[in-house]
Amino acid sequence: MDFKQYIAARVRADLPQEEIASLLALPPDTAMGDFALPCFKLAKTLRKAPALIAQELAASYPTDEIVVEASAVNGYVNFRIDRAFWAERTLACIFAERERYGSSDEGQGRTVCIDYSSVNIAKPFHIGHLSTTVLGSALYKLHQFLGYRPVGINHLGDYGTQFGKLISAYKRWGNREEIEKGGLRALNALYVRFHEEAEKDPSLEDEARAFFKKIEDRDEESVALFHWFKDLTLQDVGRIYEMLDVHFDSWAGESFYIDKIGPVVDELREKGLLVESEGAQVVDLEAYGMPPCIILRSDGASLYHTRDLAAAVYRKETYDFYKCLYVVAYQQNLHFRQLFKVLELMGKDWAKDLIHVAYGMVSLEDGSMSTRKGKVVYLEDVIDKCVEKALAVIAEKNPALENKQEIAKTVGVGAVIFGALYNNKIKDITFSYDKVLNFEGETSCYVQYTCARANSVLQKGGRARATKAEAICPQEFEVIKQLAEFPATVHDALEKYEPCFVARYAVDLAQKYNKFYFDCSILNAEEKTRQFRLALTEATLITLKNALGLLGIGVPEKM
RNA sequence: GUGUCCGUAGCGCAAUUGGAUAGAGUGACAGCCUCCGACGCUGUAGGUUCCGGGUUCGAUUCCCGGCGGGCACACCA
Repeated sequence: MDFKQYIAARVRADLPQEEIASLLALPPDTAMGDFALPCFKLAKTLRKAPALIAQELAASYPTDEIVVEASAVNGYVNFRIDRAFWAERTLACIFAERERYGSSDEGQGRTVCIDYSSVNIAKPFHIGHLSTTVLGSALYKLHQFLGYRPVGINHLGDYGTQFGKLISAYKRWGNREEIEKGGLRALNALYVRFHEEAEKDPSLEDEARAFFKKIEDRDEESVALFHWFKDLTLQDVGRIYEMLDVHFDSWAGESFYIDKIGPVVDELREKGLLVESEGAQVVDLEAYGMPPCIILRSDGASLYHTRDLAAAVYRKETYDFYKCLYVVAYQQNLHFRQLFKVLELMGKDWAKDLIHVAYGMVSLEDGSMSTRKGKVVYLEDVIDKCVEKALAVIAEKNPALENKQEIAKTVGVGAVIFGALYNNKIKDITFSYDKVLNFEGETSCYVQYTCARANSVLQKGGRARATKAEAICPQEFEVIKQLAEFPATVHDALEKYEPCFVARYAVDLAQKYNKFYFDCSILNAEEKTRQFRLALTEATLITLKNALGLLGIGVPEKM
């Protein structure tokens, strides 16, 4: 229940409820109260000193069985909620909703397109792709949880000169068995070699362009090679997506939009937006403080912008989205500002519904990555090492455990996902094995361990439970308050496109539960208390599972 | 150079959108398994929130100016 609204409605009849509710904050210390009303803004309208207002409001507030106390301190009114009431409401809600606890129907079935991961064909999945993939996937799950209809789109990078380079390299130095055996990494080795050789012999670049032209002209051999490379890539990334629990509804990539570019270019021309500049066709954006947006190169070829324009129009026509998110690194801030502005100038009123969800970049400790130079850390290697580490820890601490391999996978993969989602998305990340392989402290492993501990308690304590308690101790109350906070956290995470809110929430809840666990005996408590504490334990487990689930992280029963 | 984002404890980060005494983690040091899972818990030390102005009852948060860094800036994506 919404205590802010409840309090605001009763503060004073002549003060607008909405304003009071928005002013209500949380006191820095629960000893002071559960909600606080700062009276400084009211001082202006009421023409009285804040401290005096606080005293009057506290004195006149009608306390009841829900809000049991209102006291004035330094210009704040602190309200205290009845703990047993709060606990009963919260636990009952969690047990009624279970794996749906925290969800809502606020999305009203509205469609939200989410463009994420968007891998390039023929390039192995490396840690640079991790953020967009897990961020996008978490946003997908969040939207689903809150009643939207998400459409996950993997906008494949399956068009461009790089495929000419690849074919050139394959025909010069590659062979079928080698690629079939070595997969994407072998293919990428050819790509790296191409760039090395092209440094010495620039004519290779022309050869590559010629091969790309052959693909466009539907040359049988070139197209067959292109499809083979594409299939290899999809197989390879498919394995990764499965491990990460990531899914897509559409794989329409750049090549899909080639025949949809013409109409968009025509429309730009008809609307008088296209001008010639240095031989290229551009939309002038100087009035908006941006460099021109190039639509057609001087040789007539389309560009990234052109394809994205066509894709945006297609998505609007196909899905009639309420919003369309682009989960792409902040490197491309200007690109999206230009893209959205051009659509706006075209008169698309839905341009305002396009959102660039920008996130920070990943680099290595010794500098940035480079696929061309082969200087990359492959995601599959990272996952393998994390799973290995998890397996080693289990072997050491819980050797009798069954299904070691499967549990190690859940823990190891969780560590990879969690590491990418724990901080604000705008932060840059310097990748290091030391960090991802550390399973202590604020990590998914910590949360999973807390779940395993809760599971163990529940197994020994039996299924009976009670949502009511006569007296609630501070440690129990901290857990209750945190549990009650989950739906609001999920809402905020979606509103700000910040899955890290959910990740941090899970750690906070686990910390509060562990504090409670150490200070309060559950199984040896007096019967009524014992039943209540078992309920608290189960509610915590349900909520932690829901939180990690939204991030794509599983929770083993034991570990 | 222009635009944009960022700067918080030794380190990597939080801070409920402007609220009361800036918080956890990690690393360091000191403790806790003959009590429900020690992948855990408790305690100590660690801060001029980059600097200088301004707005405000109140600024880590908003505005202006510096300093430092990331990114982008015409035919790559």
